[in-house]
Amino acid sequence: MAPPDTRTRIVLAAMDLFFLKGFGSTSVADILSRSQVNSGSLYHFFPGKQDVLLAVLEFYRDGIREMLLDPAWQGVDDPIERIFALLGAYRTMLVESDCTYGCPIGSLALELHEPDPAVRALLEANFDAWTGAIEGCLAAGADRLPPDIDRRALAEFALTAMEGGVMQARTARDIARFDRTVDQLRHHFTMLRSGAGAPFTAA
Amino acid sequence: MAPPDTRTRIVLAAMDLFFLKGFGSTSVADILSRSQVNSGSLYHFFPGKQDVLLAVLEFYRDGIREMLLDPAWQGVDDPIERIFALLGAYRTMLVESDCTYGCPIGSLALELHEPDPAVRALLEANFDAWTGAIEGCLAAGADRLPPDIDRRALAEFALTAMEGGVMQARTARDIARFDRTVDQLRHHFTMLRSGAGAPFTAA
DNA sequence: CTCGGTTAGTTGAATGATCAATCAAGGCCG
DNA sequence: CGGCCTTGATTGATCATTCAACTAACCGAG
Repeated sequence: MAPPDTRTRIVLAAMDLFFLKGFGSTSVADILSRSQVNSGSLYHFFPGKQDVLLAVLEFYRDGIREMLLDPAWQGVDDPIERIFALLGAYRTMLVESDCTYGCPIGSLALELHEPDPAVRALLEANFDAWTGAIEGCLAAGADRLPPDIDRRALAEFALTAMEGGVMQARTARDIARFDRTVDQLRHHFTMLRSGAGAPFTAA
Repeated sequence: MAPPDTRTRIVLAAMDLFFLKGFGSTSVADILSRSQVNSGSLYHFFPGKQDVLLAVLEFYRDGIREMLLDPAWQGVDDPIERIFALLGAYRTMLVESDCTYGCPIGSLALELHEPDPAVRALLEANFDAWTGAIEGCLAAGADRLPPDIDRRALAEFALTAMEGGVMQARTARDIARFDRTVDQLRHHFTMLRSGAGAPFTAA
């Protein structure tokens, strides 16, 4: 295994730092010392700090399967259970960090109030990759769900539940807030499956 | 009406700025120029920038009724509809800001990765005031919900839906993401009311 | 009423830290 | 030689915070 090249080292270091401390609280000097690179080299590959963020968001979007989905879905074949296995992966991250580290994309999305269009587009692309994966699960498990279900809306709702649950667990430093959110989402699925209420239609 | 005193001017200006641009992106100089106050005066009332944030969070928590609930609930008496009227207020804020301005507390909660304990406690207190209000609605409308419902968990789930919907709408610059989340939550309530699925119990 | 003193609040230039970004010089490898 | 990459001190901007001097209001003593 060849050692990673300079550009990759920068991206990996910056990913760790941006995800852990956020964009604004990470200085270029932080990235330099963690990646063992000099400032001149960084600015040789990237016009500026923001372009490092773009590279990190591209890297994460392209690696979502290997970095997030595959580990979370190891040994889980049922497509609906995979949705909750993915939420379980976020639960693990919360617990292992004392409810400090949640969803890095969500944190960045709310930290950057007026993001550059390119940054915003990549944040959206990361969310879309996530909901796309969930939508795939819903499609694979369609036989156990009402046929008229809006898969896109339900996948987005799973993202909503994850992000909202992470936010509350982090703020309260209490994993129970995340667990209660997931329980509610599970109940949502249970009720959907039993075909309760009118068939869902967008307003 | 007496003009607001210096301390209040600072808190009001800082609230606007923290809610609009975040804590990190707001400089003390920003607060000074918006409040028309000199740095010496600010530091006469507050030991530092973070203490201004504490004052803002206290002010907002104490004023949630006047600033948020009362306007949102004008003309809405049904307790369950009040929940969705509150979500409607966030929708209005999103639309009026081109999906830029969402929930200020949520933004701050995710921006501050390692908040001072006092700051974290006040963020939590703001969330608790919010969910407490929703819980009150659920209690007032208890006759139209299954009796064994976990009101706390359901109120937290409403917060989850709001925060997750705001996050996605902001990131995608598309109000439809918020609307779909609210639709899902409404459907959640519909299904609950019809008593579908096993009675909910926490895991 | 008035003088002296005390306190609360104000002023804004100065300070030092931190930060992103620059660049001239040099090394490596074809 | 020449293009690609690296070095790291330097720059200038921005930032939170400090401080010494100033004003205004009040209060009690004479």
